[in-house]
Amino acid sequence: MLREAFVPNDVVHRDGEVDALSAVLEPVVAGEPPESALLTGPSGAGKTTIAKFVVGRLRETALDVESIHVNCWQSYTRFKALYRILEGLGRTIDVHRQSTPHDELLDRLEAYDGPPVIVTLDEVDQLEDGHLIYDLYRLPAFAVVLITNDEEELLAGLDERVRSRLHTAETIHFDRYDVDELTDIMADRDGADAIAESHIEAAIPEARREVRSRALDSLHKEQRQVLEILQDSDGLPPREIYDRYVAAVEDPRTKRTVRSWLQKLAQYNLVEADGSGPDRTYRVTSS
DNA sequence: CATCCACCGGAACTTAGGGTTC
DNA sequence: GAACCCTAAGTTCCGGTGGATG
Repeated sequence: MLREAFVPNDVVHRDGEVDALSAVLEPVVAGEPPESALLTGPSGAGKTTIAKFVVGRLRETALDVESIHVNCWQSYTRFKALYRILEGLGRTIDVHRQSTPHDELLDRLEAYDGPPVIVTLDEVDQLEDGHLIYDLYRLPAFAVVLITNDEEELLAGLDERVRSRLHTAETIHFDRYDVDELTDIMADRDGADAIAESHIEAAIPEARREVRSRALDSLHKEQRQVLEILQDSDGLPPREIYDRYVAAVEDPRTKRTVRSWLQKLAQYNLVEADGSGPDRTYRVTSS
């Protein structure tokens, strides 16, 4: 995944996607019912940049539009995401952290009577609870832009009502930039004549490390111990992992819990599982 | 082919904790 | 301060899966 900083301000080689998204959002400005868009494609393909670019451009031409960008990787519960939206609208003054019921937050959104709002849910597949999407769909003042790199997973996690609404949304697919395009972009951005391919490739490991350390920060002590157990060997079956974990700590959690941790580690790309059924093994992700 | 076993992961529940409301 | 609302993490229970074994 390329760092945010490597993504150009100017949007190169993405005319088709820009136009498609603009077409979906423009009716909102004219006071017509909002349509929604779903942006899909691998990370690093520029989905987030395009969304920000199009929304930003829209706000320049039509003054009376609000916009909110929610990173669902950070705001992964319904509550946190709702809170984030209200925050963006400046409506959180007396909403207190973590203790206000969902309904209260929703009431506030329903009561909103300002200019139309474009809500972008970035990395929406990270959302635990698809309800939020439904909530937003019901509210006429809000246009929704969903961004995901895993459409399958997103759809699987949603209930039928949301899914059918999603089918009517405009889907815009992004492909990964190829090296020529990236070289072009880098040249454009730095004003340099040519940027060697190796410069771009050199940026990738750094970006990976950053993502990795962000993931590590979110682990607690015992989860890190499980990771260490895996680091000390190459490939262990679950049974062995658990035994070593039990031996290593004072007051061990249950197997099921450790299984959840492994799942979490896998989700963060820190470990990988090989094989299936009884002879599955886990190991630390290489590189 | 039937059965067994370890593993997988969903669901419902418990517990602890932070906060509000009356 | 008691009753309440929420979240987060962990536990218990359990049906499903798939390779191994007889």
